Amino acid sequence: MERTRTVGRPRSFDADDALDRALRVFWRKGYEGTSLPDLTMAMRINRPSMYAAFGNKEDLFRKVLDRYDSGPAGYTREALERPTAREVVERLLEGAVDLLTHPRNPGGCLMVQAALASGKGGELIRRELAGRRAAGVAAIRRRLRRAIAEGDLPRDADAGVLARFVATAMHGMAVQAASGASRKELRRVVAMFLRAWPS
Amino acid sequence: MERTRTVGRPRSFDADDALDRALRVFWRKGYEGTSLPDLTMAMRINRPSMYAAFGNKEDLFRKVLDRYDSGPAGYTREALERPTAREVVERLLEGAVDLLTHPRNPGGCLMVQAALASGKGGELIRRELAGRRAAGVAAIRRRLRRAIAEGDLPRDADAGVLARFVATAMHGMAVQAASGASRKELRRVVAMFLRAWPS
DNA sequence: TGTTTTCTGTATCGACCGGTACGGAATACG
DNA sequence: CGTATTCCGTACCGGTCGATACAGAAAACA
Repeated sequence: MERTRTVGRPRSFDADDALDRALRVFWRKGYEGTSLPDLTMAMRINRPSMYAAFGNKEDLFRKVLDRYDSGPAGYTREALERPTAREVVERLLEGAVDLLTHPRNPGGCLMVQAALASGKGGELIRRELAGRRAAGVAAIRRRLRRAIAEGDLPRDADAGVLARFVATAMHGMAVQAASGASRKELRRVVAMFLRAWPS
Repeated sequence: MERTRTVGRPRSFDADDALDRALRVFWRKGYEGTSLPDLTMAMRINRPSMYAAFGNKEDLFRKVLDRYDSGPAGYTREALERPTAREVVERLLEGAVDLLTHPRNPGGCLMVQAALASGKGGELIRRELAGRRAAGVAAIRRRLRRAIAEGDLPRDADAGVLARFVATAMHGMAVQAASGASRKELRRVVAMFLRAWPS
């Protein structure tokens, strides 16, 4: 999409690398909680370079969200491709536990950490995140509808309720992880959720 | 505790009323997302009056938290006094649904909305909220330990895991409510959670 | 080498943040 | 009435926010 520039002074940093560093900061401190100095220090570039390369703070955060989707949170895509609904849910929940508590991750979920509430400055981002969470619920719902059609879930199962149930479990665990719950604890909580699953 | 002042100009506003108004704002916009003008406008007092009556923004927020505990979130105390563990959990979850989705409430949970992540300004408040959430889990755990001792839950049940499970459900629903889930949807999600309950 | 183009770094912008100094207004005491 | 005490309201503080102007450095072209 973006034509490689050959003329002019080349940039002295790797944009993907800087984006990854920005991801870590936003993940840890949230959107509004991350200041420009926080970002430029972590990305190891100075302010005008960031603006030239990524637009502004909001644009940067959207790019970070995309990177989060295809990177750390990429397990959801793989989970939704499992053959049975039970396996889909298992992989979603277990993948969430892994993401939320992996030692080399900041802990918790970017989409939850970043912004539930906000002042006027973060209102747009708040909506963006709420929209993306809703899109996640919708993706699970579509997958469960297929499961019902395939006889993999009871014919009278409600895909909407089940999807909301899974999302509630995932987001609830995100909050627990932010409050210090361990991986072992969350795994046992996942096992409890699965007791309610109509497989 | 606080001796009634008789001498001097009397204050021209009701402190409890102002506190309630502050609660609504923090509940809607979070701690860092709420600015001093937001507060003073909602409370219908000006800045120095707020500082004189409540200390500072952080003190005010702690007073708001106490008011939230004894007001909107007071259902938890009542729920924990129910005779059986099943009823305790039912009341906790159903009370959460009611709190989270009641039309005259801002939607969602103050403790979740206010601060999961934060910059350096809100770090203290972030810890305060995480601590209060942990205290909530501990309260549920104590109640479930009693239920095990009373034979009301299986002898081999793990009060810690069960308490974490309930808290995860409640906080997960708080996130769903912030994302626009309806009361009807959440009620059906609660029913699913209860299917996993070893009553 | 000279020109053009792009990136880097400093220094700074106006806006808003939480918090407060200070003078006037309103009440209780004497 | 005079005085002491407390509250109200304006106007302001230093600090930080996100964002940028501008000049110099580093590369590709001619």
